[in-house]
Amino acid sequence: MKTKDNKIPEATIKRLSTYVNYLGRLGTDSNPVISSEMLGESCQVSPAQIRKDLSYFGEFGVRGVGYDTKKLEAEIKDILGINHSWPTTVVGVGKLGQALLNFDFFCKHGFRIIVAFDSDPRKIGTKIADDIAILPTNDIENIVTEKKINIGIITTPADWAQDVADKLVAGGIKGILNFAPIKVKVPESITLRNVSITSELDNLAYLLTQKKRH
Amino acid sequence: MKTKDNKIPEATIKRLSTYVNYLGRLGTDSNPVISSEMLGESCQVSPAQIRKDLSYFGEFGVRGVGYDTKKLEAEIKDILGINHSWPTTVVGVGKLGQALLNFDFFCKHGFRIIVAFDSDPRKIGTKIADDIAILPTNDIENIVTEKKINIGIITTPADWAQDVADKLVAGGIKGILNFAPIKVKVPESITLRNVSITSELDNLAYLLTQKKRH
DNA sequence: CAAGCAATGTGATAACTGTCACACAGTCGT
DNA sequence: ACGACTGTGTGACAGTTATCACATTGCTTG
Repeated sequence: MKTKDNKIPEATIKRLSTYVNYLGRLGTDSNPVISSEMLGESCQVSPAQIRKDLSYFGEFGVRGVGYDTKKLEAEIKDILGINHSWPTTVVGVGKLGQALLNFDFFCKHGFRIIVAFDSDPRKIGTKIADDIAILPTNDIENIVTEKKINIGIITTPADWAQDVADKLVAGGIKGILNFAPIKVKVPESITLRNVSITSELDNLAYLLTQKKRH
Repeated sequence: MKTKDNKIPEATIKRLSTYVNYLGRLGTDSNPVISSEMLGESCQVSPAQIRKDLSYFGEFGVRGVGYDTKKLEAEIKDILGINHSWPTTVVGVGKLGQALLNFDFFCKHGFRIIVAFDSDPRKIGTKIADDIAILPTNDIENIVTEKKINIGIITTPADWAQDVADKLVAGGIKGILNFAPIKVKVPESITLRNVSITSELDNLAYLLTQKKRH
C-alpha cells in the first residue's frame, strides 16, 4: 500500500470508515462494481470527495468503470489497519461497557477483546459476552503487559477515568478510546481518542436552538 | 444573547461543550474566576482558541481578570440551548439504550426523557431508570405527536434504524441522534447527527497503524 | 481497430478554521 | 490618582480541507 503523504485529514479517515462500513453491508454479488457517485449517494458524501479521499492512498478504481466493491473494501480496511486483530480490553463493565462488549462490530472491525476490568466485587470473577473474564482494576497493569494488549477502552464513570488511563499506560498500552465524559491526560506517545456523548447531545441542542431562533 | 454571525465552526460547538462540562464539575467556590489559560490547560485547548470561540457569541470576560466561572457556565449553556429541558425519547432499550437512559448527564444537559420504545414484547409495558415507560415501536408516531417530543435518540440495531427514523419524523420530531452504525436519511428540515462508535474505533486503529509504519 | 463513452484521478481554486500578536480595558498597589 | 500589570477581544495571517473542472484512461460497440 502506498502512503503518498502523511498529512491525511482526520475527516478523511472518518469518511473512509463510513465507506468501508457501507461496503461491508452491501451484497457484493448484486453490486460487484460501485461508482463514486453511487457510494456517495449512500454515504451522503460528494463523489469528488470520495475520489479525493481515496487518492491520498493510491489508485483503487478503474476509469470509466468504478471500483471493485470487494477489493475496495479490502483496500480501505488495509489503510485503516482493521484487517487484522488488535488485542483490546474494556475497563468498566457498566451498561455502556456491556453494550460495547456485546457489539458485533468489535470483531468485525479488527478488535479482539481479551479481557475486561471492573472494580465491583460482584462482577469480578464472572464472565461476559462470549467468555470474556472480568478482572479487578488493580490487575490492569500486569495483565495488559502480560497479554500484550494494544488498545484500552474506558467506560468507567468520570472520576475513575484518569486513574484507569494511568494504569493502562503503565501496562504499556498503545491506544486508548475514552468514553468517560472528561478528557484524560496521557503521555505524548499514547494514541488517545475521547468520545463525548454529551458533546453530541449538546451539538444537537445547539442546532435545534439555532433553528428555533432562525 | 448576541449571535454576531451564523457561521460558527462545528468544532467550536464541540469545544464549548467541553468547556461547559469542565466548568460544571469545577467547584465554583474554590474558583470563582477562571482565565482562558487555566480553562485551556484543563480542556487541552489553546487559550487563544477559547477566546476566539467565545468571541463568536459576545464578550463574557473581564480584561485583566478572566471569566466569572458560574456566569460563563450559564452563558455557554444558553448558547448551546441546554439551559432548558428538551422533551426526548430513546428508541431501542438494548444495552446501549439502557446505558444512555441511566446516564446522569441526560438531565444535567437539558434532556428530559419522556418515554422509551422497543420492539421486544418482554420489555414493552415495563419501566426503566426512574420510571420511564417502555412502549411498542408502533406507537412512536402517535406518542411523539401527543407528547410533543422534540428529540429522538436511536439505539436500535442497524436494520431497524431507518424505519425508526421514519416513524419519528412522521410523529413530528425535530432532531435525531443516531447511534446505529448506518447513516439514516431524513428530510432536510430535521436536524440529524450520526454518532459512529465504529468510526472512532477505526480512527484509533488507523492512528496506531500509522505509528507502527512510522 | 478506431471512435465514443463513462467514471476516475488530480491540479487549481475557494472556503473554512486555527494561530498569533497586540491593542485595549479593568484592577491593584503605591 | 496614576502607572504597572494582567488577561481579554480581535484583526491579520497561515494552514488546512473541500470543491470544481477537466484531462486521462480503460472499456465497449460497431
